[in-house]
Amino acid sequence: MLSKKTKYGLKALAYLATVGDKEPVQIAEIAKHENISQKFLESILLTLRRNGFLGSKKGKGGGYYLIKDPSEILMTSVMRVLEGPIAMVPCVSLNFYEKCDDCPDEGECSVHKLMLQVRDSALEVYRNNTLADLIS
Amino acid sequence: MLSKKTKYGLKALAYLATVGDKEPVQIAEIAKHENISQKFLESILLTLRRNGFLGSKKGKGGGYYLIKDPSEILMTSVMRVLEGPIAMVPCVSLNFYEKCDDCPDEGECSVHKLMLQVRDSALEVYRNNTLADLIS
DNA sequence: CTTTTATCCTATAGTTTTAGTAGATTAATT
DNA sequence: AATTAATCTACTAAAACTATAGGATAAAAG
Repeated sequence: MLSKKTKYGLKALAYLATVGDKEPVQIAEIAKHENISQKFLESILLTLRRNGFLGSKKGKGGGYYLIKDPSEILMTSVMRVLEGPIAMVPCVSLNFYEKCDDCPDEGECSVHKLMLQVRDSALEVYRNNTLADLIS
Repeated sequence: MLSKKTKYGLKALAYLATVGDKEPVQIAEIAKHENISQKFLESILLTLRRNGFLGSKKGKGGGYYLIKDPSEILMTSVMRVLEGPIAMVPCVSLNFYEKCDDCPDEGECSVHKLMLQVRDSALEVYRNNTLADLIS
């Protein structure tokens, strides 16, 4: 299941992309427009900022804004930051690889074989979608 | 993330498929061979039996066995029983559809648009893989 | 320089899901 | 009757998820 965090984060990014201008948008406005708990959204936007997707400005007239053009924001990177690994098991993860404790030989593992395909198909989707694609 | 339940269930099915004959295999043997907690595996095999994948026999010489040929066991059905919906959000689920509380219009939702593609790509993988494919 | 506005940041609490454990029961075989 | 192995219910510990609380910080307006 997609976490609420990721869902809300994506919606917030999409909202910022539709607003268009690089003018800061307040958390409260995003939260209200997308029906998200403001405090929860706050922490999500913070991680998006810390990971280079958003800029922010404090005080009156402040808020969050996209740093890059929506067409340059790939879903692979957004998903990795918000949701974590794209792979469903660590042993097929490109960026978060870990060996399974219980599995003596990955080459022989049926789960490995299946999840490799799932990872590749998901990757293809995320690589083919930028933020711009989602709002058009 | 793939749950341990699904992972172990898949491994157990794969093991039963490699053993081949329709002779019952004991939980203890599967658990040992696949490095799985026996009691946990017990409950997993039970749900696989209740959902028509396995047959069982009690007493000496008893155990679990595949009811169908591995080539007739689709990953779509296995995944739905063990892991639940294939879709990452209920609003794009074929078998477990639910409307989002917060989303006024699915057609306009960026998350919906993205997750539809992810679901379709995952479905294609699961539909193209039977248990037989995983052990070859 | 004070007030207001809005982000920043840490800690924590409540709920749900996951991953197992315990122990008694039932059915089949010897 | 004894043994073997699945069946079933209930329970628990740990982790993850979904927030919430409350103060600190920074920018702008007056």
